[in-house]
Amino acid sequence: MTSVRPNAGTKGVARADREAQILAIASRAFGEAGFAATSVADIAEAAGISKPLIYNYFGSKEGLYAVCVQHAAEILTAEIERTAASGTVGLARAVVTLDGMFRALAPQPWIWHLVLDTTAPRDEATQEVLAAYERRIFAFGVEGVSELLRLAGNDDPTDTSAMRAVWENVFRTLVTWWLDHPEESPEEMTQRCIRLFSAVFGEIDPAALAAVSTA
Amino acid sequence: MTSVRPNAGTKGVARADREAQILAIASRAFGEAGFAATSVADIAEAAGISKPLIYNYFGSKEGLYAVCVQHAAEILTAEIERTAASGTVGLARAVVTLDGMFRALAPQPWIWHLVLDTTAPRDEATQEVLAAYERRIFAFGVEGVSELLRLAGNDDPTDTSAMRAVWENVFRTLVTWWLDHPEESPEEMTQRCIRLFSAVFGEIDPAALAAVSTA
DNA sequence: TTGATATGACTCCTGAGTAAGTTACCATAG
DNA sequence: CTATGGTAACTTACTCAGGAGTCATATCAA
Repeated sequence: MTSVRPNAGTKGVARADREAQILAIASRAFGEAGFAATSVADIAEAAGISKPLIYNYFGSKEGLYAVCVQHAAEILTAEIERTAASGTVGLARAVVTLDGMFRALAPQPWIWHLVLDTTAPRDEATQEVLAAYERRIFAFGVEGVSELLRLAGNDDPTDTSAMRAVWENVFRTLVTWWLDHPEESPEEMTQRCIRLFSAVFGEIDPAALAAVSTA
Repeated sequence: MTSVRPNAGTKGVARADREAQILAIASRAFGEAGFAATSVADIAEAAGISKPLIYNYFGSKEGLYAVCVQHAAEILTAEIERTAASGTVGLARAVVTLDGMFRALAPQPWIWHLVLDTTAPRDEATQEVLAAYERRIFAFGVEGVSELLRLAGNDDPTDTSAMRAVWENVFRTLVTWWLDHPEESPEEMTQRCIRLFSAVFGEIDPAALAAVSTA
């Protein structure tokens, strides 16, 4: 007799491969449109599979999202660790870190918004992963901000907290601005950041910028 | 016979009053939970009325939201115009503007997120209202940023664009940080901003800060 | 009686999640 | 070399909940 369900059955794709494929497609969809605006059916269609397979492998929409966020945080954290190993300090470290982010994000810019999106549901584990990522990426910021205020004779801890929030958002803004200008290469954007920081804080020691990529 | 629909009929509330009430309640709900997470039924219940009345008066959920956003933008823009009239310039103008925002937001902090939320649908008219608000609130930022870069010998227009994005987010971050610390009065927060700006840009002329509220 | 204010009880759609079954592959028994 | 059965990969066709929006009707004041 003829096939009643012609598309059923294995397509010869191993679970690990399929999971990786779904993860990549879902990350892009979630990152570009946001959690709420992305349906599981959309992702399934983009991957060329059916919805239940996603539920089989990831349990729920939220579970899939959590894996995407954790994966993105791992990529970005690994990049941070790499740049931190260069031992740069002070303002130059901010530049080196930004440079690393630009280069890590270039092939998959959408993961940036995954880590940033605040409207998405967050289970406890995801929350902790993200908190660790933020601690790591802004570790140097904490010291830099404290020192800046101390130099100005200010050691109020609440002032430091507010200033740190400002600094973190400057960092985020520079990355987001860059993502909004896709014609700009990571190298160009890094040079731009150097010019902007210099305009506010004065010249940066060129020797300290040795770890930065050049065009 | 007994009443089939005991709650129907007028409650003696004129349309204009009811609209104002719905607007206030919806603004708070949308601002605190976001557009997507707020249902029309929620708003109706909070207002003590039924859903169809909201549809009668505002046409749709999106229509209601648009009115909320426009109302919020009007309040904030009016505050900007008021502070702008003081004629302050430079960094002191930033402080004066922030001070005005803190005071305008104190009685209804939630409207801040209404203006900020990017996940909500925006018809053309709303878009234009918001754009006008942003132009107005950041007008002084454009000049300040250009001047800062020019002083550093930089007149690249793209650098100026990026720097303006950074500045606008510094402004937003300071307001948002304050909203996250509700125990802090507007006056205290303004003084904090003065300290933070001073630490980065040097002392601000006290005479220029005459328009600022004091504790 | 008319029109403004108001509501209960719907319809309809979207999107998460599931039940139950289908196909392909592979190991092992005969 | 073929049967048999177990398991992994995969799908169709649902259920179900929640929320936007509507219809017909009810009350009240002038």
